Amino acid sequence: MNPPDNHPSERITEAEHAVMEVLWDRPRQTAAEVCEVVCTGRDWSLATVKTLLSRLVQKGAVAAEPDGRRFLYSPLIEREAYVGGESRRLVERLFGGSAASLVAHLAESEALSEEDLDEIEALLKELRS
Amino acid sequence: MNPPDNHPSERITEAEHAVMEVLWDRPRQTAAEVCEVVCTGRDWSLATVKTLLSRLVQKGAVAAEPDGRRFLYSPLIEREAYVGGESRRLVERLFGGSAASLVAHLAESEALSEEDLDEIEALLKELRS
DNA sequence: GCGCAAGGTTTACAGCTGTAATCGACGCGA
DNA sequence: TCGCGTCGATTACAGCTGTAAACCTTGCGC
Repeated sequence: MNPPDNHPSERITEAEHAVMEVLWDRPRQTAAEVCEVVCTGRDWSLATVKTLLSRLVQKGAVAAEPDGRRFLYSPLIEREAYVGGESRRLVERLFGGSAASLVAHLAESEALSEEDLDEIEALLKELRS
Repeated sequence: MNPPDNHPSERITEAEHAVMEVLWDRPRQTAAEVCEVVCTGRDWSLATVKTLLSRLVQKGAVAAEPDGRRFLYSPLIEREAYVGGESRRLVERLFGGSAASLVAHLAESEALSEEDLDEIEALLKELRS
């Protein structure tokens, strides 16, 4: 009935997001594989990763495809959508919805390097085809 | 000893941020005044605003200047700093630290209107003095 | 066949957040 | 002077988050 649970439904938390990144990078990984990537540097245990994966499955952000007695996990929502959503939230909250204000702020606060500026300029030119 | 508790120390939450906006807009307001602004639309009670103000004072983000038997609240951290911090966090988390990537994303996802693009272009020109 | 390793599921639990209600002091008007 | 409204401070409490440990099942190696 519902188109594949389209609504990004529940918010993905920061910890969960770390897991998502691993799955976006390569889908169909086991919990252990995800842990290998995400647990190094960050000081997490496999148990933690399992919890996060479960929660993500629950909230419909990740699919668990049975593979023998374990699961292969894959993202169900696209990174684009997540990133877009988060960005929009920020722009909404801090810049009254004006993305240009964000850019202006980044520029003025020197968060943008010369190269960034070059890059953006090139981008603009391109967008204006 | 410490320069006026410079470190943005503790994170400001979303609810607290709403209060900060009111104080940034006009400092030296009473709890009731803040509530008047922030409680309309959002369905908060004065009690809630008081709690948020207390927490902000605790975490050094807001000053409470005694005025008779009440306080006038003023922001201690600048909006610039907060906005900058939040923006940086986002860019870090979602765009590997590249602000240009953010802009690229906004552009491609059509979050930027023609006028936005114009605005940004003008900005760039200006920055390049 | 049996025990261990590996998987997932359930339970745990402290700290943070949102959202208040309650409490105790105090000044003001009747 | 007495009570009431107003203030900040204290306490509350449920839901969310981060971070696991404990538990239960099952396939695999010996």
